[in-house]
Amino acid sequence: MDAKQQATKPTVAEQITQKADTLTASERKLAQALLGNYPMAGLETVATFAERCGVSAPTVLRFASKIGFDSYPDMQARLRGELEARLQSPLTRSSLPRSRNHSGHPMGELLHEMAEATTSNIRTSLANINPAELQSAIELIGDCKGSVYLLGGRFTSALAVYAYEHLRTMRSHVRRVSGQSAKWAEDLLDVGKRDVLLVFDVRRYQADVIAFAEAAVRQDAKIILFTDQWLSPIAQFARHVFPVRIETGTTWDSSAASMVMLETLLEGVGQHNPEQVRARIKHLEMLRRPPQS
Amino acid sequence: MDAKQQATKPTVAEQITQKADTLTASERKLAQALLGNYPMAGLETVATFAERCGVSAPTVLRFASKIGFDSYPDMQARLRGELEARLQSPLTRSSLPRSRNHSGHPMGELLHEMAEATTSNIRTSLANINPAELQSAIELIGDCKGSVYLLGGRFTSALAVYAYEHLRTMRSHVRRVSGQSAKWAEDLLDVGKRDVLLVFDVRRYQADVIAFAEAAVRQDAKIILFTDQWLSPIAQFARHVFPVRIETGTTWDSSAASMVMLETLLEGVGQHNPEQVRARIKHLEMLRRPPQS
DNA sequence: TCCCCTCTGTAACGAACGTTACATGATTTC
DNA sequence: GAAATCATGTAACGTTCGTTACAGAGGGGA
Repeated sequence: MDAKQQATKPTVAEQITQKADTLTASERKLAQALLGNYPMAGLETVATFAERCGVSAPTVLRFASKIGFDSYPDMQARLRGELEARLQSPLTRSSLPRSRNHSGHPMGELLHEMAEATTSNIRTSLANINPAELQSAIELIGDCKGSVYLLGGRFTSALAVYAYEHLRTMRSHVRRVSGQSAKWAEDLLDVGKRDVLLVFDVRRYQADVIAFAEAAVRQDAKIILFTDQWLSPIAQFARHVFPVRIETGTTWDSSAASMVMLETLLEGVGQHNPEQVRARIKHLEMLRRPPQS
Repeated sequence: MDAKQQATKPTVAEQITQKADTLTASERKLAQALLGNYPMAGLETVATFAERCGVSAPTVLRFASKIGFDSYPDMQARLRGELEARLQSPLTRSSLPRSRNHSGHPMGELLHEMAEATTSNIRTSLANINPAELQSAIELIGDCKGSVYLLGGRFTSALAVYAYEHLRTMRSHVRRVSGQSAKWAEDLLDVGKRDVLLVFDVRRYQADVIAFAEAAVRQDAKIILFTDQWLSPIAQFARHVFPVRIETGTTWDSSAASMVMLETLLEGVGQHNPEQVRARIKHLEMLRRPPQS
């Protein structure tokens, strides 16, 4: 029957043109309508799509089946996937005065592409963040009487480290969940309802990170989540979610937008009770000086 | 049948931001998710959308109703319409309508300022990087037969962590200099002329970091330095220097531009010998799979 | 600490959906 | 020109969807 190879996914359009000559008259009408208004036409209901093309519902079903799908929703899912991918690549837009030293040299192009992709990510991400949401998260951290826990995945743990160093200068009771995930249970022991967990989790969402977050919530901790636009499963039990764009069109995802979003949150926390932070920094510097000089 | 008037219809995104401050906590999660993955998230079923955000179906319905729609399919129709319009004008419009949710609200201004400051930093920084310099640094890491050492200061150690995790997937012999600086001497023991030190040091240049770098150079290691525009003292004995802008006009400096520059370097290293990297990643995944499944 | 109010999830309903079996109509073949 | 075959629509099925009523949970104010 069907060889489900996820490796090299042909687009729906390709599947249609491939089977084009085996299609009947009515099915060709459907094919033309779908390719003509691709892929939106295929995202409507069977009935709507059928009526628009002047055929019956079963014809649509047979069409979907013939071009290689198990069901109509199956085809829709694929179309949605393609659309999503297409929407997220408004990359390679030239607005920079393209500095001369970049012309010609392949590395110059890489620099340019990375700058464009990441700045685009940052702009889009922060423009879509709800200020009230940010405000709430800031207050949650700033007014938290318990501890603030930091946790990240493989690559995002760097962000947790970064957040840890900053938060430590602003308030006490900041803890980083680090090391082998098997040992995280020990950290979990102390987590309670007065605590906040700031967790970073982007795609290839890590099972151990999700498990920790879930356990923390069960112990009534509040979760602030930094994730990507597709939302980590942690979003389901997080109090505040900050989705940012991570794609750059290169091999790896970028944490730049997450970093900026984090820095914005940290700045907000600092501004929330400035005198406390200032006093703390002053105290810290006093403690540091004597032994050094 | 339907009168398609594109003229005065507010977008769904605008309707959300307009009612943003009347939304409840759960509804905000929905809003964040929808705006973060706009508009695909809203084209899913109520149940799917609800589950993804960790709320119940009725909450989704109330959300749709609150932002001004008669029904959920009603909202979907509008989203589809916007999407269709956007797809048919491929290059004319840039990504999203500038959300007005940032005006007025103090956090909105903060978000805007941070986005502007960091994107400006990134553009300026990367535009001033010499592609040839980048190329050389990439080759230095990519062709390095010895070890690559990673080191950062108080806040920049997060970047070292980030670089470590990435480089480890691309090559062997990657070491991070971490822990108490008093113990760094032990790492220094092994540093030799076949080794490369990738060091991060921005203002308030840390004495211990500088000392390590200096010692490494004395043992004939090559140094690649990420620093700010005023240059860490390490620049004096570094082979390659990448200065980036870090100012944002806020209390703390930003590492976003450094992060992007680092990601650019990492991407370059990956592209430098792609087959080796691919083989290594494949091997890594094979080693990881068995115990999990 | 208690109470009130808002927010939220559970459960049930009807409607619409995708799907299937079957009959009708069109087309081809001998 | 009759029979067989294919394409297509009709009608009914079970499922899933969007929707609503209601009860419980949670947070804020006195």
